[in-house]
Formats: sequence, structure tokens, C-alpha cells
Amino acid sequence: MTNHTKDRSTAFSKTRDHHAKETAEDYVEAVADIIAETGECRVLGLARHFDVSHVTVSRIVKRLQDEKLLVTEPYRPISLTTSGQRLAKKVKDRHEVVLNFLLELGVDRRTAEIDSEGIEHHVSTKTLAAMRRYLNDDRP
Amino acid sequence: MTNHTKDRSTAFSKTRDHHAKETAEDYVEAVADIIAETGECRVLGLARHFDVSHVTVSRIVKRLQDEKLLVTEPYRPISLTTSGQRLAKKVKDRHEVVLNFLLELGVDRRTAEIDSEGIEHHVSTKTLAAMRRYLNDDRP
DNA sequence: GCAGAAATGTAGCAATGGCTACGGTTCATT
DNA sequence: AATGAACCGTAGCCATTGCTACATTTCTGC
Repeated sequence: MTNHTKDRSTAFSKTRDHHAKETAEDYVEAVADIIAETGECRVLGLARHFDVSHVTVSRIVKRLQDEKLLVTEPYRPISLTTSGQRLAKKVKDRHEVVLNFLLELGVDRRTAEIDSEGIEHHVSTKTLAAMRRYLNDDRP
Repeated sequence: MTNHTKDRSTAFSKTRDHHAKETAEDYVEAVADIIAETGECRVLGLARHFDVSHVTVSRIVKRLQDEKLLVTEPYRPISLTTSGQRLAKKVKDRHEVVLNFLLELGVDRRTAEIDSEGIEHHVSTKTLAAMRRYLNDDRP
């Protein structure tokens, strides 16, 4: 019974790719937020948001543009494509559920905000549904 | 009010370092598990566990040895240092709490196992305490 | 003891995400 | 229009985590 491979391959599916996917999710969510708050999204806005250099941002923006999640031109604002908007909405919804769930659990807001940022990428549809159930059942 | 930086810097604290820390946690936990199950831990055992090549494992093992979390010699089994064991225990405990919490929430076992693997690294002490409270309160 | 199998190590490549340093654009203000 | 500030892009470095291909060591079975 040494078949760990099959058991774990789903859970640990190729870490590097998974992290890249998390980055994509964080970025489209941030782009949507920044546009909603300030009207437009700039490389520097993202750099400040994530507290990284503008260089890191512009490389990632380039990749996400290749992946058709967002659109931009040199020295121009960044906007989301249709599929980028769809992903952003999904991520935002999931994020809110996780955050509210942690708050409802009794975690203080500051901690809930931090933890939900990390947790959200690892919450499956099923677990998300369970959190939604908890939120609905628990407060009439 | 564009001060996202300070707000987010804690949540998004330097992704790369954070990922390396997650890897360390996963590896010491796996080493402990494999030793518990089979008596000794080998590079290939870890490679099968994580479904990666032995090359990836041996490089990471080298790094974790530099970090004094585990010990090994060329072509020899891998064992945990004292601090490696301490970390492994902490990670294992946290993992179990998260897993049981998800199960208690109503998530099916397969999904709970997968999600807890991802979530565990992002659960703070405070959130973990909240999960423990929920587990204790909820079943008399 | 020796040959072959299994396990491990090493070399070297790619992708991702950090960075600094430097150079080019855009824009506001004069 | 010019100029300085803010913004953005490019070059090039490092670390982490994947990989294949090949070399080496250890173990097993004869």
C-alpha cells in the first residue's frame, strides 16, 4: 500500500502552476477593485496594492495579457477582458464568503482579512458551499 | 486614501518566501508520516508522496538540511532534527484541526482532505483557535 | 563476488516571481 | 514649448520548484 502518488497528486498538483494560478486570481481581483475605487488601474496601483516593485507587476501583467485575462498597452491603464471579469467576480464572491465565514466563526476582522487572503485560493466549490450553508443557517 | 500598501503588506508578505515556508512545512510533515508508516524516509518516498521527480526532492532536502530541519547523508535515509520534529508536530496538529473542522462543517472526506492540504498553511493561530472552539462546542 | 536493479546525485534547462539600475513616455505646470 | 515628476519598460541578477539526461552509489540475487 505505497500508492501515495495517486492519493496526493490531486492535492499537491504541481505547486508551481498552482501558484501561478493564485497570482492570476489575486491580480484580476485587484484590478477590478482598483478600477471600482479609482476609475482606472495602473501598474503602479497594483505595485502599491501588493507591495512589490512595478517591475514584478508589469511582468505579471504581460503574462496575464497572454492568458487573455486583461488588456493594456504600453504606458496605458489596465482593463479586464470578459473572461478576466468573470474570474474576478468569481474570486471576489469566494473571497467574501471566506471572509464572512471567518468573521462568523469568531475571528477578529484583522486576522480574518489576512487569513481569508491566503485561504481563498484553496477552497473548493464544495467547501465554499458548506461555508455558505453555515452563514445562512447561523443567522436568521 | 490610497494606502493599500500598509493594509495589504501583511497579507501578501513576499510570496516567494512564503511558498518556501509552505514547502518546508509539507516536507517535514511528510517525512514524519513516512517514517511513522514505513520505518524510514527516502528521497524516492518523498518523490512519490508529492508526485514530483526525485531531483526536485533532493534539492529541497538539501535546503531543509541547511535550515536544520532534517538530516541525511548521500544515499542514506532522511530523519528530522529536533526542530524539524517540533515543526512537524505543529503542522500535523494544525492539519488535523483543519481537516476535522471541514468534516464537521459537512464537507465530504475526499474534498476535506484536499482542501485542508491547501488551507492549513494559511490558518493563523487565532483562526485555528476558532476552529478548535467550533469542534469542541459543537459536539457534546 | 559480480551483474543488474534500484536509489541517489549532478548538470543544466524552463517558468515564476522577487529585486535594482537605468532609460524612455506621458502629463502637468509653468 | 520646456521641464520635471510620475509612470512604465527593459536588462539582468537571484531563489524556488519543476523537468530530462546522465553519472554514481547501494543493494539484491545469483
